[in-house]
This record gives sequence, C-alpha cells and structure tokens, in this order.
Amino acid sequence: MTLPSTQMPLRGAGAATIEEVAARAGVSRSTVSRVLGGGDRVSAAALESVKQAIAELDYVPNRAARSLASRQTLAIALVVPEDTTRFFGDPFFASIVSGVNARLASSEYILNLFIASGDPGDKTTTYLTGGNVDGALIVSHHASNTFLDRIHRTMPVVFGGRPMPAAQDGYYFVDVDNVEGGRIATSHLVETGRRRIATITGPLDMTVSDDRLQGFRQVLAEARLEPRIVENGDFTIDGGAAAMERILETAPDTDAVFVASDLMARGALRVLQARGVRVPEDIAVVGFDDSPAATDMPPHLTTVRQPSREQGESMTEVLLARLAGEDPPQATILHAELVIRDTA
Amino acid sequence: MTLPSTQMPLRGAGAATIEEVAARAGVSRSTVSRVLGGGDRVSAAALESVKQAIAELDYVPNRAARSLASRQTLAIALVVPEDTTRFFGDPFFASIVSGVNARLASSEYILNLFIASGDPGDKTTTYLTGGNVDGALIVSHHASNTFLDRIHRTMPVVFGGRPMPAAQDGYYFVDVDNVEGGRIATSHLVETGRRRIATITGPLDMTVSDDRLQGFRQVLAEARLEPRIVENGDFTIDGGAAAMERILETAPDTDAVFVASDLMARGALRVLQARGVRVPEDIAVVGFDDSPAATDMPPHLTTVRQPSREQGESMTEVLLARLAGEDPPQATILHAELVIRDTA
DNA sequence: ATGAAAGCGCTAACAT
DNA sequence: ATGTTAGCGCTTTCAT
Repeated sequence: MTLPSTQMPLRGAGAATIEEVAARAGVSRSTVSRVLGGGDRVSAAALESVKQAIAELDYVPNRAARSLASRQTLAIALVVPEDTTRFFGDPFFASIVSGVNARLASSEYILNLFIASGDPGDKTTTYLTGGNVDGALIVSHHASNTFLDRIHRTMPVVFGGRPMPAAQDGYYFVDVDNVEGGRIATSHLVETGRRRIATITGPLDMTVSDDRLQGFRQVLAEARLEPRIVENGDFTIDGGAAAMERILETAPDTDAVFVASDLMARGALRVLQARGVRVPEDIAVVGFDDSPAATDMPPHLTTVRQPSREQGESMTEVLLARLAGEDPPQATILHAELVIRDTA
Repeated sequence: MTLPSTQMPLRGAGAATIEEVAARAGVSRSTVSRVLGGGDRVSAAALESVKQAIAELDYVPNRAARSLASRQTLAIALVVPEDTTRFFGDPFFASIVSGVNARLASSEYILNLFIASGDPGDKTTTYLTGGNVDGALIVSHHASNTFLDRIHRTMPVVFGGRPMPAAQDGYYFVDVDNVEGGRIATSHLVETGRRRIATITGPLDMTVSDDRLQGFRQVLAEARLEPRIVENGDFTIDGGAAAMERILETAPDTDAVFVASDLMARGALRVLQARGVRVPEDIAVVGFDDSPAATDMPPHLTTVRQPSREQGESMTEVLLARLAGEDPPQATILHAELVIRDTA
C-alpha cells in the first residue's frame, strides 16, 4: 500500500531528522548523507527511495548539526561598519549588496548582512568569530574599526576598498582606482577652464577618501594650481551641504568643486541653489559614484562612475575562490570613468 | 608562575573549545558552561578562574554546537520578499530595519536579513526551515508569497501588516490602521473642497494597499462622491509616474489625488511638474508614509505619517515575547496621522 | 555501493 | 557547587 502523495509531510515533534529519512527509505544514515552531498557512490535504487523519503517527510537537514560535523557553514557575512541611516541612505551600499547577491545566487552560500558601527566585542564580532560564517566581506572600512582585525584573523576576509592599515600580506581586496577617479574629475574641471578649484572630501579615515584627494592634488599640482580649499565631508547629504557652506564663506571666489560623493554633491547643490549661485556657470560641480542620486532630480550630476555592483560581485568572487581553496589575486582594481551631465 | 597577560591568545589549530577552557581553569566542562550561561551555581573562585581562562584563550563558544545542543539559535530573521532595488529604494524598509535593530540591541538575539523575492524552495526558505533562526519577522507580504506559509508552520512568525490570507488563528501581526490612514487623507481632500478625487493604489495583492483604498472609498461614499479614477501603482517612483500619466490622460479634470506611498507621490509630482500642472492649485496630492522622500526635496509632501520604525520595534517585541514563551496579543494596531505640508 | 562507528563542541539532566 | 553522562543531527573515515 502506497501513501498518497498529497498527504501532509509526516513529522514528529520537530522537524524530520536524517535518521527518519533513512528508516523510511530503508537505508542507513550514511547513504542519506551521501545523497545530500550530491548522490555520489549511491545506487540508482537507493538514490530514488531516499529522494522520495526526503520529499515525503519534507526533510531539510539541520544546519547546526551539519556545520558542526563538516566544519563549514555555507554562509558568508557582509559587514558594513556604519549605522542604518548611512547604510540605507547611500545607494552605494545597495549596489554592493546587489552585486554580492547576484554572485552568490549561483553558489550554495547564503548571505548574512551585518550593519554595525559597533564597538569591539559586540554581538556582531562575537557572532562572526563564533564560527557562524565561513568568510566575510567588509566594506566601508574606517581606520578606527580595529575590531575587524579580529575577524580578519579568524577567517578569510575580502575588503571592498583597501583596508586602512595599508595593503599588507594576507589582505585581499577589490578596490576602485580612486586616485585615477579623483584625477579624472579634477582634470575635467581644469580642462574646462576652472582655476579656483575646491574639494569636499570623504571621511579621511577611509582610504577611498584619501585616494580621491590625492588624485585631486596631483592634477592641480601638474597644472601648477593651488587647491582653493579642502573641506572635509562625511559622505552624507548634510555633510556635503555644511562643507559647501564653509567653502562659500571662506573662499567665495571658488569656481569649481570636486565632491567625493554624489550624495554630498546633492547637499552642496542644495546650498548653491539656495544662495542663488548658478551651476555650472558660477561654480562647476563634479560628484563621485554615479549612483541613482546623480540623476534622481535635476540638475543631473556630472560625476565619476565607479562600478559598485561589479565591485560587490568581484569581492564575492574572490572570497568564494578563497573558500574553495584557490589562490585568487590579492588585489583587484576596478576603473572609474567620467560621466558628463549638467553640473560641470 | 603566572602567564603574562599581554601574550597572544593561545590556540591550537582552530579556535579554542570549551574543553580547553575547562582544562586551563582546572574545572569541568559543565562549570564552564554554567559560567557561559550566566554564572549561576558557580563558586566565586571557579567563576574567576574560568573567566580568566576565557580571556586568555580568547574563547568564543561555537554557535553551531551550542544551538545543536540547546535547540535554539539566538537569531531571528527579517524576511523581505522584494528585490534589492525595491528594498533599498523605499525608506520604509530602512525604518523597519532600524526599529528591529533597536529592539534587538537590548536582547541576546541577532538579526539575519533576507531580501528575497524568491521562489518557493529557494535558499532562503531552506535556510530558515533548516533551523537557523528561532523565529521570523515578515514584512511586505504579497498574496503570491505562499512559501511564507512554510516558514509560518516551522517557527514563530510575526507579520508586519496583516498577512494576505486574512488574520486567522495563529497569525501574529503588527499593522498600521491603513483604512483609517486612507480615510484621513481623503477626508482632508474632501474638506478642502476637492470633488474630482483620484487615487493611485499600491499593489493590490497586499493588504496595506487594499486597506488604504477602502478608506478612500469609504470617505468618498460618505461624501456622496464618486472616485474620479482608481489607478494601480507598485510602490515605486516610476510606477507612481506612470499611474499619474494615465490619470491625466483618462481624467484630465481630476483635482486631487490620494497616492498610497510617498515614493509614488514623488513620481506623480514629477509628471505633474513636467506638464506644468500646479500643485496644489490645480491638483492636490496627498502621499502616505511620511518617509524621508516626503521632505527630501520641494515641494514637501502633505502625507499620512505611519510609525514604521515603531512598527519594526513592535514586531520584534512581539516575536521576542513569543520566543520567551509569553503570550502577546495576536494583533497590534498602530495609528496613522495627517501631516499637512505643501501639496494639499 | 553501503553500513557501523566515531566524533564535531556544546548543553542539560542527573548524580553527588 | 561541581563533575559525569548522554545526547543534539549530521559528516566522515573505515570496513566490508
């Protein structure tokens, strides 16, 4: 007598175990485990009955047991040391996540996302070092984030952007050539006749910010120009606005600004418009990212496009390679390009 | 001879185990386990030496082993059945996540975020039913998301918004009174003299959308008015814009629109401005959410504020209560209120 | 190709 | 207050 296929999955108190599947299929645990592992070294008949038992019992292997025995979790972490506001406010992170997800889709790994500006010894770190994931992706790394070193010592890690303590042995990262990006933006400004050029940087405890500033300085030096003024921003709209206000106050004759992110450029633009300053006639503005913020509203930003989604994919690719025991390149560099629109 | 406290943590091949801690502290595994569990029923001396051993070995309990033995993971999932674009594009989700995180911070649970428009039987479902989390929070539930029922059967679940298959026994949820929200918005329009009122709805396979539409219809009926036109949107900017275009085409004499989300209202406004239609003079617009999108740029939206962050917190509160074996109310209703700004 | 047996690192009775 | 003894559900040698 066969059981009707429409019946409810049979289960005891909790979820079905491998033992129950084995019993129902008339084989041993080992055979079921082999089927789970890909069905190698299993006879066609056994394979068939095990598969059926699994379906009938609606069996899903217990992950804790599995990772305890196999010493791998099939999960990776994406760690973003920022608060939720910054994380959700900047489209950059959306692109990264989307890239990571895309690459992960064809793998057997799943993603655990950690948004934590957190202190060392916090729940995130404990969770990660507690063996919950096989590896980690870290973006938006600040110099002060020393707790990340603990993670780095515990498992394979791939950074998005160079980690702050310089690229040492053992550090894997996927970075955009931000020096080049800063150069491209600044060159455009110089070539279009601007001479009193200011810049709004990102947080200077991040390599991306520093690199973009370097590119800016290089091009200016080569053109025998002095930076009109360098103001610090924090990659937020309000930070950009505040920096722009300081520029207008300190150096009202500024005729161009290289802003190290689109979001900050939006803030700068808001101030400029409120003051009745014409863009690009009076002051030209070049952003950085080419995120949705660049074209969300008028004026559309002239900006430096960085391939963030690709960066997410690439980081994942490298981590997966390391997890597979391969030896991917430690440094991967992606290129930026200028996108000319309305503001410069 | 005491070991210098500055030394590197001692470890073998992998991370330290409870066994090593026990050996170093000169006690049994059980005692260490008790210390881990809160230090009850442990002598001061033992507690002290165990704590020291833990610090010296930089010991972190293996989570897989722990959850295998204790049958709990101390993790909960937040499931969002949307694609990354929608998830990051709508500030609503940022508020929810932020609320969940806030409530979780004071608990010992950690958050696993799942953004998956996913098919049934996908990795997310497998992960969840594989016993990786103790409970789940589900927001943005669509009628088609039947795979969520599997989750619901496997573990305690709390919905944000009513789940589509009506509020049955066993369904816990925290909802905003969206009917009331729709009423408030529409009443405002009626009271300010509008008579040819249209609406742009959310996806109609979601209860929130349906509820807001109900409120809209109720007030109109009470005022003995006919809806000028009802257009479907999808909670995105572009969807709102497209719907607005259809309204303008089909019913150009419309004098007000109740738009079921701020993001869609932004899209509608974009179309209106491009057409040279004055807001609110020619057409009044009321949004819904009072998310950052409402005040990001001019004109600032007249909208219905819903307490999304609070909703996230409340959902978490209910789930945590269920996990603690308590019996929280199945339905929690939050209230919406009108915020009058520039568009109506 | 398959089963038996050992063990992954921890918690949880149960003794004492 | 502390140690001993069983497992939790799975993978993985090792035989056969």
